[in-house]
Amino acid sequence: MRISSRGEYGLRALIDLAEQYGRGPVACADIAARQQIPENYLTQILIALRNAGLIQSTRGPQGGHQLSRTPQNIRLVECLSVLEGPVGPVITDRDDHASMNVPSSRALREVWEEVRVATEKVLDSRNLADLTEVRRSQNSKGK
Amino acid sequence: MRISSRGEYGLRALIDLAEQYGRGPVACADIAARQQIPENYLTQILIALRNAGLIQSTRGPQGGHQLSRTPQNIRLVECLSVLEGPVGPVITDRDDHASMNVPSSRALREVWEEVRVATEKVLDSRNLADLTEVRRSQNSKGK
DNA sequence: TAATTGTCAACTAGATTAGTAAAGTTTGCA
DNA sequence: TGCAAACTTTACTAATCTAGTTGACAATTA
Repeated sequence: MRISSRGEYGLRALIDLAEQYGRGPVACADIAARQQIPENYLTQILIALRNAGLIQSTRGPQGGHQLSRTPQNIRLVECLSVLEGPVGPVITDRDDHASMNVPSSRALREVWEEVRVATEKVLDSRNLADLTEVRRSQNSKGK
Repeated sequence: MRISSRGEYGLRALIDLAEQYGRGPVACADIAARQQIPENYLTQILIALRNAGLIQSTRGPQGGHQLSRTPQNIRLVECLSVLEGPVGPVITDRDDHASMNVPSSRALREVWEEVRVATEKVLDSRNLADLTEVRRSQNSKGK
């Protein structure tokens, strides 16, 4: 498995917005600077996040981006689905129909499905608030 | 996550060898025909499996490939590591040093690690024998 | 209207994927 | 010995994906 820079950058941006949550729109350039993301590239990632409804964007001076929901209500599994496509193993078989007749292929599908479920479980148990600096320093204090 | 055809083909080949286990070397062409894999492509995959020590190859007439260990002793996690590189999320960050200073990036690493552990657990609990037709039909009979 | 900010579409270099192809090596057998 | 079966190795390719960059445009506010 491999996390693309798009996934990593997108999540960092969302975490940034979670940390700024409630303070109005945050400019793309600000996020890019704080999170060390190429600004023009981040632009495109934010558009995807907006199209998926995870964030809302406002134009013009003092414009920017903000989370559509509270950080607690945005789970990582949803973010990653938007940024990298469906979570879990995806078989890229252009001859799907034919390989269904191969027994080993059917057996493998069950394994991929198990992996998918396990992965999804982890990503479904974490939300954006869990990853913010505030929340995390509270947790470490609690230890 | 995405399973490349190399991973899928390689595992199908290994399952095939598990089903033929104990009957001597199996020719690449035979595996390819049974498992619906492009023969020339499979050639390369088998070499990788041999270099990793999972199979043994013998040349000449009546030559072919066979598992180095019993199917029960070969876990999927090992096969997939050989075929697709390390299991679990891999961050492809060419600026690793810099991003370590970004708090969100550090937080994400912990999540990726959790996913890796969960994935590995599933793949470590399955071996090649579990995926053979014989074993599987026994299981379904058992229900 | 000018400045600020997001939106959209097009383009690119480089890497990866999924093969194909060709030449060479080893071995068993007649 | 010589042929054929089989694996080995290297090189090549087309198509796709990744990680951006660039530039024109739209909307908003002061």
